[in-house]
Amino acid sequence: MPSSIATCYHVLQSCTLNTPLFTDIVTKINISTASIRARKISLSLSATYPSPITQTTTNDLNFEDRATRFRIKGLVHRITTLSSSNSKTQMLQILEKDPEFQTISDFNLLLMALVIAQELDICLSIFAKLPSFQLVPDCCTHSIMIRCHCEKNDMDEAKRALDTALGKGFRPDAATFTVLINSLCKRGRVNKAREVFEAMGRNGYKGSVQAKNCLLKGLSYVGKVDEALEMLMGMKGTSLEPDVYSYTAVMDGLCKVGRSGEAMELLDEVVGMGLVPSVVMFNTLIQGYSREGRPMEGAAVLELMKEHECVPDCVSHNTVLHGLLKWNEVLAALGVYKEMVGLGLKVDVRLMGTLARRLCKRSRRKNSLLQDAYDVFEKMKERGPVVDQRTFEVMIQALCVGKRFDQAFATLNEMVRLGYSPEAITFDKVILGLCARGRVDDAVSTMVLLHASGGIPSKISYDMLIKELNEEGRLFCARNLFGSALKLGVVPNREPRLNVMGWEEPQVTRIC
DNA sequence: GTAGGGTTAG
Repeated sequence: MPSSIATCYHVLQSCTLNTPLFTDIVTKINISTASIRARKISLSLSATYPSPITQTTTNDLNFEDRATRFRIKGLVHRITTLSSSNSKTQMLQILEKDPEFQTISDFNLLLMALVIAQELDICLSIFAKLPSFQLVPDCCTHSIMIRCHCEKNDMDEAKRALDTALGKGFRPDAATFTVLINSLCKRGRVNKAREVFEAMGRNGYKGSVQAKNCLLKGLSYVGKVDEALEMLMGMKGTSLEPDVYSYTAVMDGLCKVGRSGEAMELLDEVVGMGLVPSVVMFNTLIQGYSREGRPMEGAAVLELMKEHECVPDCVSHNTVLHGLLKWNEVLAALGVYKEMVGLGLKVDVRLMGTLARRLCKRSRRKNSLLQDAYDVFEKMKERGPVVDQRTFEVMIQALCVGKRFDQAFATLNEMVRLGYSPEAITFDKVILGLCARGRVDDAVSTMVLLHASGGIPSKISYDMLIKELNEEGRLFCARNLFGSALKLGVVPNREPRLNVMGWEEPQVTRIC
């Protein structure tokens, strides 16, 4: 009989590892792990698929163990595949055959993996089939199922599952209660969450700061910030002493209703208590000031962080940048952007787009900003096809205003090559600019480009080009252009010049 | 020696 590891290899090899489904599940597992467990564990399946999540792990599930990872991964994959064709009988056969899945512990691992992979219906059906394996759910199984119902947004069922577990004499630990309380709070059912918290006390649990923090956040979420503040103050001096999370939750609540000043006072209190404020706490304040229309004070928090030996992260900077742009503090935003680039921090591409457009607009008054705008724009392009149509157009038009027609012409071509259909006015500006510089051929090719991208050149562009061609004596070309305008339903004001004899030019020499 | 809990932006 092959060893379990060999079996797992066999199983995995029988699956197509690179199928989208497989990749999707692995990705889902990784993503939900990050969100569900506050980055404590990583289901990094890097043995076969490199994960972007690289945190160290403290999980007891021991996903570091290759065999366990493979076993669960293979099973989740196979079961998911079967589920889509409703082959539940086959699913049970798979589980029955697998010598690794015989005890309730084995199933708990599988059920938890399914919850993390968001395969909740499969989780429920396997749970329902446990008796057919002669297995009885234990305390851990019940906790996992409570979580499963929470993830499914079926809070009443989650509460029933908790009551069932308690009724059977199990004593789920505080973490299980916290999951339920948190889910209720996230859905705005704070009163129900409070009931569960109180039920903890009745059942002999001491409660937990984590659960209390969920209530603080829940109260803030439903607009009861003062109640949250009161609860926070009430925690002081009790066995559930507030921690940095508690304060952050309430500060966030205050910031969201325009009370950033009070949130800042809480920061002082935190420091006074000897707690170390976290980067999240500062980021909350930045967001508060930015919302309130006080973006410069938000930016000042970056300095405050440094005073507290807290290193601002990507969120800090992006939040400051967003606030400054929102309230049109363009120069300050540029400063923060440059600082971020210098620090190697990843700037949100949408913010880069906004910054580039704002700088373009400002460059009319202050020419030097055009280069800054172009630098931001170029940096955006390095990120891949992320530049939106509007940013392209604003950039091209600003380049025209700044008389940088080479770049305008090249960027317009690039835009069309990427499949965008720029507005006719963008072409007009480039065509007029090129004509003014005597670059008639480039102007003509810009018009051809516009036509090729499905647009109709404007009368003003035709007029300008026909005028230039007339002046250069390229009368055949002017006539062609005039003719193509008429075909498109545009009647230029300027007509192609006849030659000196009043005859039509013969088809010779230059072709447009 | 079964899993797993709370905070920030866009």
